[in-house]
Amino acid sequence: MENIKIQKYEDLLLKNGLKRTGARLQVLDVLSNRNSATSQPYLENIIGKAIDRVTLYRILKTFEEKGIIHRILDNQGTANYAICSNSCTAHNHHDEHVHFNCNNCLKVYCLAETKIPPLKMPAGFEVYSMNLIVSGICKDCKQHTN
Amino acid sequence: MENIKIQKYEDLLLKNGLKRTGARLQVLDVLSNRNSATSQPYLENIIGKAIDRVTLYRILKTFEEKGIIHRILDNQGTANYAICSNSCTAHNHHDEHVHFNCNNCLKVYCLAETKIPPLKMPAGFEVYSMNLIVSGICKDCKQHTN
DNA sequence: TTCGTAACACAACATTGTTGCAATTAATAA
DNA sequence: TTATTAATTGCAACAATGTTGTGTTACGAA
Repeated sequence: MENIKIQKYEDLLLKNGLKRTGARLQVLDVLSNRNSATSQPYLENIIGKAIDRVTLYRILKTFEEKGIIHRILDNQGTANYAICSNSCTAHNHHDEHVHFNCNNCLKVYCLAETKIPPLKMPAGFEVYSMNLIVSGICKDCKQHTN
Repeated sequence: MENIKIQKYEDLLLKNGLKRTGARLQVLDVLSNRNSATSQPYLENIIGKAIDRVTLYRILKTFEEKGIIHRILDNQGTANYAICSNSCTAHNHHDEHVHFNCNNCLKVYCLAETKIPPLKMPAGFEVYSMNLIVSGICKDCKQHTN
C-alpha cells in the first residue's frame, strides 16, 4: 500500500470515529482498487486468511453504518460492497445510482452517473429509497466473447 | 381449498408439464391467497410441517424455472415469491414491474401497474432485465401507525 | 398390472449471517 | 514513556438458507 493511499484511508476512518487498524486499512484498500463492487466471497477469499471472517463481517457492517461503503445485493442475493462517493454520510446515503449485475462474470458495477428516473407510485406507499439492479452482459464480457 | 381453485392450479401445473401433487397445490394455494409476495421463511413456517424443506425448495425452484412464479429478493436478501401474471412463460418473464419492500412489516408487494421507466445506460452494457425495489412504508403500515 | 419416470423425504453438507465472550490493541491521558 | 480505557479482534458456537445425493413412493402409460 502506498503511503498516500494509507493517509487517505486513515482520514476516512478518523472522520468516522473509527480506529486505524490493519484490518480496516486492508478492506479499504481492496475495495478502493477495484473497478466494480466487491463480493463478500471475494473479500473473504482474499482477506480471510489474514483477518477472521467475523471481523471482516463486522468491519463491513460498521463501514456500511457509517456510510463509508454501501452494500448491493446481486441477483443471487450475494452481498457486494463498494466505496461510497464523498457525499455519502451515515444518515444520508447518496447511493441511489443504478447497479449493473453481469450475468456472465457476476460482477456488480456502480453506474454512478446513471440515476434512477422518477417513478409514479400507487397511492398510499411512502417511498424512502430505491434500488435498481440492471442485469445483462458487461462491457468486458462482451468484448471477450466476441 | 375450493374445487374451482384446485382446478385452476391443476391447469397451471399441467400446462407446464408438471404432475399434480398435494405439495404443489398447497404452494400454489398459499401464494395465490396473499396480497403480497410470500417470503421463504413464511412459506416454510406454514407448509414446512406438511412438506419437507427440500421439497419446498425444489418446488419453488421448478416453479420459477417454468415461469409460474417469480422470485424477489428483498433488502435483507430474503427470497420472496409471487405468482406470475398470465403472460409469463419460462423464457419470457414479464415481471419487470416494480416491487415495494416495506421497512416496517417487511412485506414485498408486486406493483404490477408500475413499470420501470426507460433508462439511459452507459455504452457497452447490454441490458437483459431490470429489477427495481422501492423501500418505504406500505399502505397498511401507514394506516396502522396513525 | 407392470414398468419407468417424476416427485418426495431424509441425510448431509456448504455458505453466510450473527452473537457472546475473552484476549488484544489502539488512542490518549498522565 | 507508561498506564488506562474503550474499541477491536479472534474464536467458538449457532441459525438460516441453499444445495446435492440417494433411496423410496406414487403416478401415468403401456
